[in-house]
Amino acid sequence: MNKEMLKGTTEVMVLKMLAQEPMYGYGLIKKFDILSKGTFKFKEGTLYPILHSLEKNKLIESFWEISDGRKRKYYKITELGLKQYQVKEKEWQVFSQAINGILEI
Amino acid sequence: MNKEMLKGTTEVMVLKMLAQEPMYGYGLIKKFDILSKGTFKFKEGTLYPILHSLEKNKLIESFWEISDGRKRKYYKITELGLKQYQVKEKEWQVFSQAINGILEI
DNA sequence: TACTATGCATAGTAACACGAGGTATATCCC
DNA sequence: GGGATATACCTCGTGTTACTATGCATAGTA
Repeated sequence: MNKEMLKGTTEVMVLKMLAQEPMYGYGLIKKFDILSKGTFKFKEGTLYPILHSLEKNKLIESFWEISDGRKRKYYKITELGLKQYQVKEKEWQVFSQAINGILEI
Repeated sequence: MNKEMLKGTTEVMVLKMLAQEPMYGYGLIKKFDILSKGTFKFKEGTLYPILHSLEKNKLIESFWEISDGRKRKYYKITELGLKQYQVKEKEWQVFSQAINGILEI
């Protein structure tokens, strides 16, 4: 996979996942792998900084929780995050349709 | 428009345009603007380096020509460029469908 | 003549994902 | 018990990419 294509789309996908249910970082990595059928292999060096950035911007919130006998840092989306998600999702639609418009002349 | 989403998709779009017909840089910028209905505003600082890079990698070839009383540097796609285009186009399809799969759960 | 659009080019900058490295704990098998 | 593996968190430095800003030149227009 051309990793450069990912740029700018990671945030919207993370927000989407957290809009479904609270999740922790490592779990997100595994889930992305499964949902994308291996197309995306999010690396920890990619995902964790994004989560910290989203939290800093109040789009998500974190809380520690013990589940399955393990300490995990869960993130949940905020109201602001939900709004931002809708904006970003629309951006993706406009963007991808514009590309398809050019590639399918 | 989130400029980051562009990353990795510019090359395939340039190759597609040049697969249609030989074009010169400035003309490509105008054509992208029209075809994408303003979604893409390719800047000269973006496009010219890409054209030079593609030429260096033998994916396109350049030739100077005078048309409309102006000296223009035209680029045409090579056989190698056509093959590369098909690879990149497939990559885009896989990529965008994977994103859509996640965003449309 | 001054301004705008056309047409080429590049040096420096910012944003982003990644590779590589670190720490710690739970589970499984020998 | 001990070692390997998977889980789970984190960060620093690097490379890639598109953009900003700038420069140069010419044709058309007011």
